[in-house]
Amino acid sequence: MSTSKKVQLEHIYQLLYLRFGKRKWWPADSPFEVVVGAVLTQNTAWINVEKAIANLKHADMLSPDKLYSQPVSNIARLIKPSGFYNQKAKHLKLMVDYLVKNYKGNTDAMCKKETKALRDELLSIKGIGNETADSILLYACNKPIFVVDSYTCRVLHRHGFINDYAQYDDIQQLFMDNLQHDAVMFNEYHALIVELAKNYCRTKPLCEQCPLSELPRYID
DNA sequence: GACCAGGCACATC
DNA sequence: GATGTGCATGGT
Repeated sequence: MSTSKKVQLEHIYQLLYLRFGKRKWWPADSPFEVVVGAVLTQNTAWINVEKAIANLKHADMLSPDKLYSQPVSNIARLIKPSGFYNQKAKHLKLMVDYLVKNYKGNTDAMCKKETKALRDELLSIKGIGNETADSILLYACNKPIFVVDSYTCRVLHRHGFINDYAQYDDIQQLFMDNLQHDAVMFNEYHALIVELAKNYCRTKPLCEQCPLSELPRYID
């Protein structure tokens, strides 16, 4: 059973890598920019996150110290294109407060913390949920943790790899239990699934041409 | 004009 | 513990 999952998950990765190649994620100039992007991208198209980040850069606000000293209202104004801006401005501020107070605003210092402990810390911040925390761990800190998102659920479910009741932790365990804990590979794998879903999981006709459709299926 | 986008917190049952 | 709802802009 576990061999089967391992083989299939490795097979999918090879297939997607051959089809789409390196995805060059996360598109950011610094770990802190990843942190900001991870909050802003919540239920939001990346194109709109880019606009919000561009606004922050243009205002010279894309640093922990600068954001720390700003009122929430100013941050909200700048990140408006990413949607949910009042909520996200508060959450971003809480994240920055945490970073400044615990690590002097230094993401490298934050990333030195042991993975599980850091994950728990991040999850205790209001506005940081599973996916956001794991995105920060993987894409800002290069820690080997698998990021699950709605695309991952959609793709796995549509192809019969998970059942209706699979939760975030179940899906994350599926990957973590059956693959090498390799940050570079986890980075690529998640990005490849997103690319696959964007290309093949939006409509039914597209879905039928999905590169995964020929794979054997199983349901837990 | 409806629907979705690289979620999360909170209320309610 | 599961499900529903608010948050909000911008592209298709």
